[in-house]
Amino acid sequence: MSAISHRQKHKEELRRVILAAARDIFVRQGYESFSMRKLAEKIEYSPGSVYLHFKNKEELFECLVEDSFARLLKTLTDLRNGQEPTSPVEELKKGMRAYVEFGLRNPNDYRFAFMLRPPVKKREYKVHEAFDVLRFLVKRCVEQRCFRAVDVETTAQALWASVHGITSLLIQRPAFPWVARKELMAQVICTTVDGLAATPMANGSTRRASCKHP
Amino acid sequence: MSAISHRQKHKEELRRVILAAARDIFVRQGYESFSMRKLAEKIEYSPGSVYLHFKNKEELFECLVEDSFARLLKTLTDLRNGQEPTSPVEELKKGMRAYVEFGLRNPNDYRFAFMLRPPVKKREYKVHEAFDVLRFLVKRCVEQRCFRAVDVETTAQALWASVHGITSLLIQRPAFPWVARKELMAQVICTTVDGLAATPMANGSTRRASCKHP
DNA sequence: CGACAGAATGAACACTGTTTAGTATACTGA
DNA sequence: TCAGTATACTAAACAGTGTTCATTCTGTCG
Repeated sequence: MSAISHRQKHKEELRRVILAAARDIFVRQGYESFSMRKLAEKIEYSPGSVYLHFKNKEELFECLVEDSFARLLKTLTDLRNGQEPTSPVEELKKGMRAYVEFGLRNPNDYRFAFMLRPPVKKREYKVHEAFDVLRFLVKRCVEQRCFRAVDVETTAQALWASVHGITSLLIQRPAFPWVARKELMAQVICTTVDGLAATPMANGSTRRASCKHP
Repeated sequence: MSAISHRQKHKEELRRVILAAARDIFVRQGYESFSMRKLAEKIEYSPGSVYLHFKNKEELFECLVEDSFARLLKTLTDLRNGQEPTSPVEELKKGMRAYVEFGLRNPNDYRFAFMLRPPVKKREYKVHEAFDVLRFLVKRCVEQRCFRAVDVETTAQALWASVHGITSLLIQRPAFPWVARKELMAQVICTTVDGLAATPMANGSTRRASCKHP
């Protein structure tokens, strides 16, 4: 029995090697020039061997995407754990900023996970988990009366749309004459979030001041 | 000379036929299952013939994308021409709504033009023209003091991010448990736009009332 | 009509994802 | 230790892809 578990261990290890190699290829050379044969060559196996670990390219990709979401999720939860609590609104903004920065730091990951892959039926746990974080942050803002009584779900989805929009556009169209990223992020995040504030501020400057750290 | 012009006319016609067939294929069957050979078969020519009109698949796709943007642009300009003027803010919202609706009405178009195609160096006139419309709408809001003194370019880009975000997410992840599209669109558009208003309203209900037609 | 430019093709090349029959290897029980 | 078996692995094949090119076919002009 030790033998079979040893074998299984080797198999799991190889699976990890394949995933790592695949990620390396498509992060380094881009999604478009990835191929199962290149992958096989990289790990020094025959093309057919990959199919002993993954049903097909699609399934392999799904695993990679799931990993990407896990990374994003970790980024978000690490953020929430690793700092003293400030205001709910500030933490929401921080989360949104972390989201965009994650995408910009890992453009291939993000493009792959959010933009390229065609809709997949399989439920994607990690997507939901990542969204749960955002929902929680929004919910707290509403519960603590930092936001007016908006619908939590709708608002969370709308905020997701905003951060995804800026992230994907910046990644997809680097040639577009964007203004400075910092300003753009600030504008997107602060405008959307501040627009939800419970007590609209009297003048614009105060409002803008709340965005010192966009 | 009449002959050569007759030939040229035929050539142009054929080019249009190819583009139409290509669009039909990838709108009907989806981008993933498009192929030059299927295209050739559809127009009843040999695969090589397509290359007499387009350098390669890439160039053909660029033409299709350019067409898509032209359609979007037409949608936006038609909107602005075909109705009595209301307030600048309302027209901006209408433009944003039209943008999202265009994407949802033509998901394959939108996906193709905005999400799939990898960054291309060639300047994309139509993208810029479409964005010009949005910039104009924002500029007018600022100039007429409907908005506070935000930077026009930054704001226009931020608004683009929002509408693109909601459009692409709805298209890309139809399986996600979205709230009603109408509510979501309203939330995204109204929150972002109202957050830019020059005179923040005293209470939330008034604010929300301005979104009767999201 | 013949000459010629342009259009169109078929075959080929180098890829791709995937399957499978066959082989080598490692582990098992006796 | 050794035969038997289960597993890992590969080579080859299949069907499909984008693209090129020598060859043929065709419509136009002198």
